[in-house]
Amino acid sequence: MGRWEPGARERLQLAALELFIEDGFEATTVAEIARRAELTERTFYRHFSDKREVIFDGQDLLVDAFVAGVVAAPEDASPRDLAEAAVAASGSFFTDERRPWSRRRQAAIDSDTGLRERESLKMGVLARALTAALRDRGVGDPTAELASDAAISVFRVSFAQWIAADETRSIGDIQVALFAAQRALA
Amino acid sequence: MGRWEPGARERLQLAALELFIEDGFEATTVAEIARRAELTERTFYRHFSDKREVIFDGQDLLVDAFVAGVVAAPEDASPRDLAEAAVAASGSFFTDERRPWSRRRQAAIDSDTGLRERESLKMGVLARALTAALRDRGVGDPTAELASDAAISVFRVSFAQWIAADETRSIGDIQVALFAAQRALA
DNA sequence: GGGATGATGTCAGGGTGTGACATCACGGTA
DNA sequence: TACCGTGATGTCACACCCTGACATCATCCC
Repeated sequence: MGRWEPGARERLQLAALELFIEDGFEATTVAEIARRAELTERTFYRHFSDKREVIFDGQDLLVDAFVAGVVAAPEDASPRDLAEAAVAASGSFFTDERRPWSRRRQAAIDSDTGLRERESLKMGVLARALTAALRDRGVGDPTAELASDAAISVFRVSFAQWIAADETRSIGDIQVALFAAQRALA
Repeated sequence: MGRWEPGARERLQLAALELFIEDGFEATTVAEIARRAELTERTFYRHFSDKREVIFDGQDLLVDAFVAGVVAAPEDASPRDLAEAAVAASGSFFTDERRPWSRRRQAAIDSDTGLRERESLKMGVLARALTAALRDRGVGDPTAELASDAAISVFRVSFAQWIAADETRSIGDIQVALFAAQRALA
């Protein structure tokens, strides 16, 4: 693997996750990640804006899936229907094959405050993107904000449950149950 | 004001907020904050764990208020009642006298991604503290998580509305309206 | 007066992230 | 075959963030 070997970005991501799990996020330096990927520290920062970001790639795809779910929802969908459609549309990301990888990645995130902080920000970005999509479908304020927060809540809890050690259900099944529990709250 | 002048912590907070508004968060160095407060950079880090934290002080008080609201709720309160009680209990923090200060502070936060990121983390910490309080009151999972997320959602939106330019209602009044809108969602 | 205590100052240093410039591989073109 | 962009990567310098170690200073108490 030399200077122009393809897949530099993926090599950096893999090296970073491995090192974060082996040594911890803080104990890992960007120079070490780059060395394992046979690149330099400067190149790392050309692919990722900072050390945390290397583990949060593909967030845009998730946002797009949420928004697409809203766009594809039927004409007469209520705000809650739209929010549920957004979450449901993201289900295809979380296949059984990805579950082990998601568990490893989440373990790394959970072990460091800085990574949890970035994760919180990403959830917030996702929530506000969903709010914007609901507004585009004519949902007014504050309903758009409350409905999108409710959707993100279900998404967050469903993901946590999906990667739990003894969980075998699909994320879609988990989400259905959670939406029902959420409606029962009111 | 010399070396042992009292109020070092408060001087640092005030200097930081002023500089963040004047020059922006990124363009402000910790050394500048310390110099304006007539202290050194090292002392800054003895009071605040990092540069972002200086603007997020008193979070513990908010968490305590939320938890106290849950503890003080009547015996037969539903999960939703408990969540609403938690939010309502925090209302005393947001008096009319504090509103201008809250507006300035929020303007600084909104102008920087790093500060918004920390704010997201703080909301998450608040949410999980509330979840723990609900569990202590016998609320099971996933209801405890969903109910606390719903409460945080109302809290977040109510605060944003409370500091809006043309808003004159108390935050408690805003929260009552939002909880009603939230119940109507289901 | 003197010691204990706690806050602050001083100094050194590793890690983060960025700008500026050089270098290298590859594809197109004459 | 030789040349020339174009883009990715490497090299270097540097400001800033944050921390450990040790020194200094003000205050309280005996």
